[in-house]
Amino acid sequence: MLILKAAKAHIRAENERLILEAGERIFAQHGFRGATMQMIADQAGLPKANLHYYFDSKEKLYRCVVEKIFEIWLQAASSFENSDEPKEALKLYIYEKMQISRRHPYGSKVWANEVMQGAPIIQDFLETQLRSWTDGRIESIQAWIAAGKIRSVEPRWVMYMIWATTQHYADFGHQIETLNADAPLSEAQWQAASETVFEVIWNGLAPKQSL
Amino acid sequence: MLILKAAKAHIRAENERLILEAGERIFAQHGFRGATMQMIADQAGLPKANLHYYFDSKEKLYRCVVEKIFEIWLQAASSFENSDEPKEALKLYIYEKMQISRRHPYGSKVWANEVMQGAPIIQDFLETQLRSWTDGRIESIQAWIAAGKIRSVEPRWVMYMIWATTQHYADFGHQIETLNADAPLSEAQWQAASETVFEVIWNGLAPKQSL
DNA sequence: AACACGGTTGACCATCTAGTCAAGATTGTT
DNA sequence: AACAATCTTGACTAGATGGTCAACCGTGTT
Repeated sequence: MLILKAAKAHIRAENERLILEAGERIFAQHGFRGATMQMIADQAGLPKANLHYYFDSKEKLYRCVVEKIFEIWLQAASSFENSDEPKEALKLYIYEKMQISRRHPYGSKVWANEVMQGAPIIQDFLETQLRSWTDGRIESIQAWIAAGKIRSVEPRWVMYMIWATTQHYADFGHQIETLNADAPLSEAQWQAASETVFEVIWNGLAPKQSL
Repeated sequence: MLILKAAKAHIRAENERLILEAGERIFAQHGFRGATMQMIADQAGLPKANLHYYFDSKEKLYRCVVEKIFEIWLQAASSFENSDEPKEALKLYIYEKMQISRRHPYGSKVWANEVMQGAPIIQDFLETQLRSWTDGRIESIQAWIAAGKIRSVEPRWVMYMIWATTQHYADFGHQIETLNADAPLSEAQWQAASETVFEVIWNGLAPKQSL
């Protein structure tokens, strides 16, 4: 009976969550090819055959992981729109992206990996959603420039600066940790890093007289 | 005779160069596990067995590739010391790193990959050379702060900003290209991006009165 | 209790790949 | 020309890995 499907839906939901989480971790640490279904299975605490029951293939599982990550990325993007004032909008966005680097380091790495390899799986995302989102943000920045609220800069390079600086704390987290006497950044260090990133970028963009 | 070894040294040199170059490209595009010796062999235009003649194993070849990249990285680092004035030193360093991102995109990606996976192969480099180089640079920046030449900021976060923003143009080159209507950045765009990166960071760091 | 449906799993297979090897080709020297 | 050291390469092997499958388990419904 079809009622049964609903009755066991929570099992499916829970296992898919476990597998996606394990996948994110393993794909981040080993890349697509480096990750094996066995590793992901072990990480999830399930037998390998079970993974293939929920996700047809390694590639489909990978795609699901990447899509989930892109969702989070886009969500952060909305904080860009929460203010008309550039200082406030940039502050929200930068802090939000730093937060994501801290909370989802694996996701960020999977994304970086995918893009570095030429986005074989999610090229369509780049060409549709990312492109249109970026175009919108570029317009915002241009409006700020027109209104004299920030210096005249090519908006693209500013976007890339923000992405690069914030995501660096996830993607190169291991290097940062090594240079931090092998210790993870403390709460205070995360706070200070976020503030510095924002301050430098904001001071770099603010019109001269507004200082 | 041992003289023969020297006599044929140019063959060895040339083939090792071919293989290292091919390896850099393939490792960048596919990651360590994703790259196969066959791919690298094809890229180099040599039979696979020949690769094992010059490099014992895939891992040794990989290590050579990564070490070569680190050399280039360290070379750029020296431009940091070519001036006592922060504005000049930072400008040289940032332009140099942007140049590297443009000329050696594959190398940068291999490095990023390696670090993202926890630096399994070159952890010792991070702990020795990179750490000591960074400590030296941090002292320079602190001296600038003490002299009132730049704002008071934690030097680490500034270093990471520079690394992140410049390397982003190599590591995320595919994304940047996609957002550039699928076209590689033009000469003018590289110039503009370099200038913007430098200008924003410099204005972000410069003491208020110096504007 | 019997059933039906989704979920679980160990054993298995086809394929891919790093690495080996031994025979042969090149090359510089005498 | 004869040689020795180096370089070249097709064929092979052992092991790993994505994916399959058929038998089995658990649970809610009748």
